[in-house]
Amino acid sequence: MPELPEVETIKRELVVKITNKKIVNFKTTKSTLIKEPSANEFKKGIIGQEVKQVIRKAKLLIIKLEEDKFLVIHLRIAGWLLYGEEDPGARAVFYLSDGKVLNYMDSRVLGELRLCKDYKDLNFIKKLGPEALDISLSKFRETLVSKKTKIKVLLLDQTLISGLGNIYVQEALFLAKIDPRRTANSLSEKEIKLLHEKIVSILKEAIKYKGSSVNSYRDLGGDRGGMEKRLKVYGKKDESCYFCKKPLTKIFLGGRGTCFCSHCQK
DNA sequence: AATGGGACCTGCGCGC
DNA sequence: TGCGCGCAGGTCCCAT
Repeated sequence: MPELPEVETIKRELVVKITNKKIVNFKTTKSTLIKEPSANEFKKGIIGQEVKQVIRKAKLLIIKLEEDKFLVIHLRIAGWLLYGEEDPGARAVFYLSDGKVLNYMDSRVLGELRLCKDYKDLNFIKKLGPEALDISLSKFRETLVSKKTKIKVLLLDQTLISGLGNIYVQEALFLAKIDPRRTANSLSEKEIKLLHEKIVSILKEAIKYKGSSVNSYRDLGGDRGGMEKRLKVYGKKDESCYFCKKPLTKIFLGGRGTCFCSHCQK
């Protein structure tokens, strides 16, 4: 999905567009998107509520309503939000008090909508590890040091470090010149420090460029992100390496496609 | 503890 | 042109 930078982009735009607006109506064509409570209760629970705050936690969007109720949106792989007019392709539509609409778009319908009392009690959120954007070097080191898991797979584990997904993990490992197949505990102190730096810098860069629109992702206005043009390995099998110009390799790790340079990444 | 597979869904691009 | 297949930004669950 939308990884941390894409969700952060949406969050920043949502703050401007929907804060202090009221949800006046709601409909969905795919009620299975609503995970809790029931679809009916969900609708009843959000109608008439004013948006007090918009929060991002890892890859989740959290909309604080009145009475400390929270609308939690997990975009998963293909979800995105489109603000403005009602869109015929929307899986769900939030009608706002200013006459505008927030469309929930999701071609694969794998996303999740929830209404809950305190988002911090959600199981998935309780289990999240520190955010990739602000994990300290010492915590990062501690996370890697005793693990025999492949570094790429470890970085995707949201309970250890949250916010990274399959795009930015590959990019960070490439920039740090670390082979994604290495076990986490094989990294030297120097490599740990470099990887930590590259994770932070790639995420910041991606936020600056409003995320990567590799496939379905768009920002709130329906525009593509600018980051996909800056990606150096994701989806670039057989293209030439940014550093050494030799062709990039694709393998599968943890069931996910993984592109890297077998010459530069040691 | 770590790894692999399948499940959840739809849509796209590719090769034949 | 049409069709079948593999693959896709995430996460959970089960088996070994």
